[in-house]
Amino acid sequence: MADPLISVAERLAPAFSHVAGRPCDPVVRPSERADAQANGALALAKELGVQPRDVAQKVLDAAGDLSDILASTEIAGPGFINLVFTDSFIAQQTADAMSSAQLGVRTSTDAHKIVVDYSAPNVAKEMHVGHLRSTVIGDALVRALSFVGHTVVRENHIGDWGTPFGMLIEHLIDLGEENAAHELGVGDLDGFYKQARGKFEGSDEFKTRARNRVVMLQGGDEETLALWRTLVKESTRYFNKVYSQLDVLLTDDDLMGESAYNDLLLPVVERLHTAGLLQESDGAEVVFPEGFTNRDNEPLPLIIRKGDGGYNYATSDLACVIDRVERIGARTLLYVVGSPQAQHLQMVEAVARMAGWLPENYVMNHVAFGSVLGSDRKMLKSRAGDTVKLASLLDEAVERATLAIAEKNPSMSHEDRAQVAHMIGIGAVKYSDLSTDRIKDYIFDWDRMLSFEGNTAPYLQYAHARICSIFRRAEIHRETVRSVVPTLADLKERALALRILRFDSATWEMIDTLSPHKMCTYLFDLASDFTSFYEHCSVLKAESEELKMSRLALCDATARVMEQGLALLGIRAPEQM
RNA sequence: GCUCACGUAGCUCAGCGGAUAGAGCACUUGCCUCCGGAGCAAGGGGUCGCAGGUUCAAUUCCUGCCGUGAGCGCCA
Repeated sequence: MADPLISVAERLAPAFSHVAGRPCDPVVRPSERADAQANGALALAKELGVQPRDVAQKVLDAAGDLSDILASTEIAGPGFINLVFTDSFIAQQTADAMSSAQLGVRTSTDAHKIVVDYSAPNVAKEMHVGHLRSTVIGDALVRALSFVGHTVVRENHIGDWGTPFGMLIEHLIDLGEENAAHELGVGDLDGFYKQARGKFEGSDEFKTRARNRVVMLQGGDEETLALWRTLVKESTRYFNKVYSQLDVLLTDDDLMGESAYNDLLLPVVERLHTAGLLQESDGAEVVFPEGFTNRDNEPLPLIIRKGDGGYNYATSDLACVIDRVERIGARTLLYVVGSPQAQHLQMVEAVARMAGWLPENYVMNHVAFGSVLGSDRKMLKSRAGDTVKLASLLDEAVERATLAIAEKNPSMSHEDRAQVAHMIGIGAVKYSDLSTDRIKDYIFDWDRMLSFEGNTAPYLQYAHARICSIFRRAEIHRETVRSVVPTLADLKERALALRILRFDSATWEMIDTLSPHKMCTYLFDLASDFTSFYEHCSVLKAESEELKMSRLALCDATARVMEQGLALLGIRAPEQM
């Protein structure tokens, strides 16, 4: 138990419930006028038909002695109860939190298996900024959910099947397998795809070959499958390079491409048919979930099998649901997918529930996100007007970070600089993506994200590096101060300790709302409180050895929380920069 | 046309039904006998898109309107 607000809420809850005559939430919130405030009395007063301040007083009377954790309780304004913790309570809680590997973060009381579907690039197509958000947000959620004890299954639903593969395989044959592998291997996926597309549109002969090839692919022709595997292998090798550069958790083990569900598509149709949900409409087999209409206000179908007998993505998404629930045993399914797909996913969920594949207490959640915009507030494009290649964007981030470090810290060795530049550059890109509410579009701005001022990754990383530097200079191992219970004589020390204890709630807010930006806001506040503390409280030049160790303990705690918080976002914290 | 999301300071964004709406950047002013100034302290700047409603209390919840973006049957 770390967050003191939760501790005090638990202590006040019985008193509130006693006064209310029913279970009653004290509604404890952070306060500008105290460490916290309990707002529960106002709502309760209305219910009981009494003055709010009287209710507050009754609650305090019923609460009994709280002096072990609270230095003062004051009824203020219309009926708020302002709460101030004792210094000793905060100090002891801080020491307790720091004695655990979880840094005081509560583990889940409902740990279960969660599938997170994210990234999902297409084979033989370039990864672009659109994949950035899914990959970065998904990865952060995976890390946070794992941290609190869930079993998280990463699923990278790559686009490795469908009609485009006819033309892609024929193009592969034209080029010769080795040449094609080389071209894909060096990462020119866009070129490859565009050439294939060009031939498909420009040549009837090629188009015919491509269509025949799709039939052979779907028919399981071994030679065709071998060529297809080459395409997939070279593409995923390229994806892995990008993932490695981006520093995300995804590996080949997480690949669950569309092709993996081929054998499950027919069962989807059969089970929907058996359930009596399948209908024929304009030659296609469809399900009409309730509440969805098209532009003519007619029922909107989810197409299970097309008029030509083929399947499309709705079918494979349903197969995914079945697979994730029945084979993997997941109870929560998260889809980190752009917001334009909201309706599609709602329909998939609706059909899955109608069919009974997704029990009521199972969660299927669309973790939607907005677009990446340029400074013109339109979808981010390269100078030439093309979509921006993710790989080149990441390279540019590292280049820019390298220049920045070379300027700010010229004495750093070249090897160190390369490593640190990677952490800073990639961290900056990830943080700028994660630090605003994911549902909104966000504006991509190199100068802002790489700035060492403001709410940016470099600023947070700097705060961390600075603390590491203090310990180097002090020639004291971080571990040696970890059993120290800090003294909190100065307001800045106290504020910092209280902030450290709120890491618990920050982590849980991020998880409960699936919103990494909550963690970003917290870490920025932590960094601000730290720099303020550091400015006002001498650490190495403290008046006494005891005070120095106490302040070093606060430094260590700050650095640990900062490093762990950034780690939950998938961002590294260098020891110097 | 219908549906969904967004609209908060000049700019980029926080804001969990609660007290005088907050940061950062930019701007103004202090602090370089300073443990990394990549900083700290302070100041100016807002009819929270508009109008209703619910509530003791609305930037927050509901409805309508306006603006912006997106989606709306055989692409994924």
